[in-house]
This record gives sequence, structure tokens and C-alpha cells, in this order.
Amino acid sequence: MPSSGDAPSAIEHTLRVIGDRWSILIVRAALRGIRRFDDFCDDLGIARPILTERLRRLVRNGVMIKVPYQEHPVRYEYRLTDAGIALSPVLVALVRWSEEHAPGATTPTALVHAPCGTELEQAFWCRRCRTTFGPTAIRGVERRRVDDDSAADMSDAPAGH
Amino acid sequence: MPSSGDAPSAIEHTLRVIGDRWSILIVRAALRGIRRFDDFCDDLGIARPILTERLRRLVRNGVMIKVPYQEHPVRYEYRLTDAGIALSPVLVALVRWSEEHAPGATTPTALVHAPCGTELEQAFWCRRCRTTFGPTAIRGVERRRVDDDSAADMSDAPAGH
DNA sequence: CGAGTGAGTTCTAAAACAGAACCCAGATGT
DNA sequence: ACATCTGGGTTCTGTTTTAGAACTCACTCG
Repeated sequence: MPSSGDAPSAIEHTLRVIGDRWSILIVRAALRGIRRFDDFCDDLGIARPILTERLRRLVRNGVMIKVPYQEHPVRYEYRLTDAGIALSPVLVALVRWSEEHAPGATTPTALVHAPCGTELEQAFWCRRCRTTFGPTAIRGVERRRVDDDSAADMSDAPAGH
Repeated sequence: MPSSGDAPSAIEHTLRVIGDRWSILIVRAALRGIRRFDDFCDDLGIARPILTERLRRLVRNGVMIKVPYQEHPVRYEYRLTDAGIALSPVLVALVRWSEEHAPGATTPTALVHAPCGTELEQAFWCRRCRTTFGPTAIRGVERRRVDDDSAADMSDAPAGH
């Protein structure tokens, strides 16, 4: 499963963690407050052996943690870590794409800024220019650990056209 | 494959379009400028029958279009539509997650604002409040076609708990 | 002490994926 | 005019994943 590069690209790495049909939905359920094995099962309609495997993988990759919520029958629940919560931009991007490019195809929901109820936007932001911009203004550059600023060609980037 | 709701949720819809192991990588390759069947094959290392099927699906769902780039031997190439380019936020979110939560695991690349070279940020933005905010300030509300503004509970949202 | 709960495992069958080989139409070289 | 190449596929045969239902096991509760 190679791609253009040698080492796995950033996207490939993320996809190895959450790039199957269920993991993202598990994360979404967790963000909605679901924590227990059977609740994930019921909410998602996922087969139990697969849920077992996915939860284990998410834990192994630092997306969730398994914590006992009672002793005595020792019972465990699964919670998102900070890294798991940090997947929100992925979920938001997925939701917004279907809302903008397949309106009516789905249950109509909007994602809003909780304090004020205004529909959220997801933007690329440049701190230096203090401006938002679209996908065609993105370039990928190779990062060096040694101090050097030569730019390489987008090993991992949406490139402007 | 049901979820909590009745109609497919927005996320589920997007995942049905690009939620397999290859589609996102195909879109990324296309953003990098790849257009032809064999080039996708070589770049991604994807099996040909699967590439055939995926391209067909992406075309059917409006993510790409198949256009002849020469007559005579009629040969086709695949390009992203606007809807396809609009998947950029998904790709960017995937790249940034691995860079922030698994640094060193991948080829180090940064996504930058092309005009100035500054590393890009991806933020949730509220137009009304003129502020950016994090995932815990997101709520999902049901959208009504009839004029009504009662908020329902996050059928599709990362919820700030 | 029988039933129930939560968190899994163990089957079996169906679908998706990988890899290699093959096809076909037109172009090109000789 | 015949063989070869090129691009864009299709066919075939495995191997992996996924689905679904049933079963386990340790404990608690009435």
C-alpha cells in the first residue's frame, strides 16, 4: 500500500487509525456522550466483534481510553482522549460537505456555535496575513528538523489546481 | 447499517461517498494534479479493478468528472469537480491530526498559506461573534424547512459535553 | 438459586480487496 | 501490412474484512 512517498504520509497515518467504516462513527458517538460497549452497539448497529476490535485499536492509538467505572463487577467504559476530541475538525468537515454538496439527502442538521446559535464555518486561516482562504491557496512544504527553509513539492497537500 | 437516526446522517452520507480505504487518497492524488488512470494506479499502488470501481463511484457522486482529453484514440481523464475540491477541509483535517497527535510518525510536511508560506490553521469560525472557537463549543441543531427555530439535540454533532 | 447485566468471544457466511493476467481499439515503427 | 505499444480498462483466483447470530463468563440481585 505505498503512495508516492517513502514514509507513510500524514493522511495515510490518520487513515490507518480511523480510516475504516466504523471508527469515525464511534468517535462521533463518543462525542455525543456514549461510553459503554453495549451502548455503542445499539447506537451504531455495529457487529460486536468489530466493535471490540475497533475500540482496542482506538485505545492503542491514543484516541480513546478504557477506564473502569465501577469495581465489583469490574466494568469498563471508553472515553475520548484529547487526541480523540481533536478529531472534531474531521467530523465537522464530513458533515459540512454532505450538507453543502448533497442537500436534502440527509437528516437536515446544522452545526452551530453553541453560545450564540449561529451556523459555524470551517475555514483555513493564516495567522500572519490575518485572513481566511480557500483550498487553492494551500501548498505543502517539507518540514526539516535542521534549520533550512527550502520548500519541497506538496508531498501531502491539496495543491492549488 | 443504521445509526441513531432514521434517515442517514450527514456523516454517514459523506462516508458512503468517500468512506473506503482508497477514495480519499484518490482525491488527494487528484488535488496533486494526477488525472489519468494509469497514473492513479502507479501513484497509489491501488489494484486496477478497484480503481475502476472507485472512479466510477466518485463520478456518480459528483466528486469527479470523466472527460476525454484527446480524440482518435479516445482517452479519458478524471478531474475533480468543485464538490471534489470542496473535500479539501477533510484532507487538511486528516493531515493536521496526524501531525499534531503523532509527530514524527510520518514524513514531516506542513500545509502552508501559499502566498506567504505561513503554516495554515483550520478553525471553527463564528461569523456573528467574529471569533474562532474549539470543538466543545459546537452544538448540532435540527434544521427545519418550515420556519421554526426550536433546537433539537445534536443528531449529528460533536457536542461540547 | 435462577434470572439478569455488561463486556466480551466463537462460530459461519457474505462482501470487499489484492494481484496477476488478459483484452481491445487505435497509433506507430519497419 | 504486420508486430508492437499505449491507455484504459475487464476477468479470474485467492486472501482479508465484515456481518450476524449465538455463546461465555463473572458477577449481582431478588
